[in-house]
Amino acid sequence: MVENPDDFSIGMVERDTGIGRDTLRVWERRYGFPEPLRNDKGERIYSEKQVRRLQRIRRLLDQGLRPGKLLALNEQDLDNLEADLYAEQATPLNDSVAQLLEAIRQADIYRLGTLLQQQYEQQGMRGFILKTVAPLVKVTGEAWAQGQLQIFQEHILSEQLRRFLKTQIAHQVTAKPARIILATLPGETHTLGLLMVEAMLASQGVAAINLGGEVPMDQIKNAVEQFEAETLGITFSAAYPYKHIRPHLNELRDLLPTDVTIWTGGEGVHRVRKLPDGVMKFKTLDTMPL
Amino acid sequence: MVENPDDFSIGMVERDTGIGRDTLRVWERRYGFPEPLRNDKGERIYSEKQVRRLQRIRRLLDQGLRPGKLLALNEQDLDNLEADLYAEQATPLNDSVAQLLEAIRQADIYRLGTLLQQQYEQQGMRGFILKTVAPLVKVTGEAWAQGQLQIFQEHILSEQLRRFLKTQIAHQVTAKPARIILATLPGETHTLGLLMVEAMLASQGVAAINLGGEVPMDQIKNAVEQFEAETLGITFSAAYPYKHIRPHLNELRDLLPTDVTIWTGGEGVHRVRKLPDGVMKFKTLDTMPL
DNA sequence: AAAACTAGTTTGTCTAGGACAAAGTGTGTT
DNA sequence: AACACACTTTGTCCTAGACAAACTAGTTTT
Repeated sequence: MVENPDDFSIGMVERDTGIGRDTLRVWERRYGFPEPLRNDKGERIYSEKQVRRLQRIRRLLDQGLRPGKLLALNEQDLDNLEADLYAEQATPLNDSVAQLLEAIRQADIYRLGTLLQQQYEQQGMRGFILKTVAPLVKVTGEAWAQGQLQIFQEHILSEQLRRFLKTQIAHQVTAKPARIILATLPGETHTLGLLMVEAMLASQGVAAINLGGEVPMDQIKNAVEQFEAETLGITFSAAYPYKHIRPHLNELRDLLPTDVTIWTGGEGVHRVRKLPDGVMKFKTLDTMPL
Repeated sequence: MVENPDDFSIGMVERDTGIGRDTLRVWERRYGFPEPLRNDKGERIYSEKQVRRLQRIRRLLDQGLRPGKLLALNEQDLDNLEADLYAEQATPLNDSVAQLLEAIRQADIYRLGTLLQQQYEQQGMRGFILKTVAPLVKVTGEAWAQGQLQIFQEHILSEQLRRFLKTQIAHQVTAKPARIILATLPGETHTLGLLMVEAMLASQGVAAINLGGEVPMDQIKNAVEQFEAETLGITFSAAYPYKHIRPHLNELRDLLPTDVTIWTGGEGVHRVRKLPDGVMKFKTLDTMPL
């Protein structure tokens, strides 16, 4: 079926990199990269190497760098740039997080589970989330961005954390009915942040309604109405297109009644300067109003 | 920011319907629908009504119907067609499933949890999955396709089931190390199927590695290698683009060594006639080889 | 020194109509 | 039923130009 697994059509590149077709074509015109081969039909054929470089570029773009600068660079320059960038923002890791990271690297699921259990028993839910889960998620995100971790390894961590936290949440007894709704917007698949918030709340006896990832805005609106929610929590990971955050929050704020409080959190919102009126940002989980 | 919430650009329509820009333009040229207004820049402005109709069309396309036929129909014809189609394939529901569905309709999370717990205690894991979870997922999928259920209500069911099953899986003791990997392909976000398989296996004392949703093929390959997996399980929901299933399975089969067995399941694969050599299909969960 | 305004630049998304192969349909033959 | 054939339908890709929203840099005001 597929003649050469190294060959990518423009549509496949769009899927794999998240960069639109039109953008790929206009980059080629303006910056001379990527300049793919053509098949006999005249269609662009991207190599695996080009796709990998585009994925790197995409990650750097999401960090706030600009295309005009980035696309002029050669492979060597990119290496240096990445090295500088990651050295600068590297998170210092304590022993237990380092051990967990190592377990993920080796894809040792059993050890991963054991370590999580240990930390949880030592630290309790609040400490566990703040001192273990949040740093771990951050560190693995950085490791992935540097290509040190494969996507499937991140998937494995997600699944393990999900299983673990869901189980603990289910054991908590919540007194009041839920008036807090949690969700991410379409395009944001990273739902561990939601889970951390849910777990934090649960440990304080507060129930939340976790709608999960990629919930369209009109559906969020419907849910807020149906549950008569007081608060809506939205998270943005570092991978979420930085420029879209503010307009999306604007749209959401316009859609909902003013007496519904909107909370936002996650690595993504850190970089956003000014949020719409009536949208709260909390920088870290431990400053969360409870 | 957004001048009129009823207005959609072609890019937004692509996002909301999953129908590509080029396809939307070529449909307009060929079939005369959708024929959006234009702004002063000459750009297409779709109405909310058009978007809703496109979403319906998309659902019918995923059922195997063809564009040339579908796009010639007016709203009335579409209604009739949908009515016929859904009457034909309606799943009969027993009492407990009907009760659960009602709880979802009312978004009564507490009742939902209680009912699930009851069924689980009565039926055990295997019976619970086969007689309660699977029919419930199918029925809610149908109700959603007919517009009787909102997306956020489906999200709530997912989250509840996820919490419930994860908790139960965690309690099962698995003897052997995992040699089965579960995942869905990019574009398939419906991961309840994976969870059901994982739970079924766990109840038999077999551990599985659940990579979760939307795992790129190269990552699946890496995971199979790292874990020395014997078996790979991939699920396709009814919402997965029908025509892409076979080519994607072909690609996957080519990518993996022949001694790795590929299992597929889910509503989506039912409709596929012939699968590639070396790819197993199991129609229902209870015929799963254990 | 921080905030606000202005002019200039960068950047992604959208337009048109044509082209073509892969997938689907239907008919006749083994 | 299964296969081979011709015919039709359908999604994806092409080019080159246009423009507004977002960003940058320089200047002025608070």
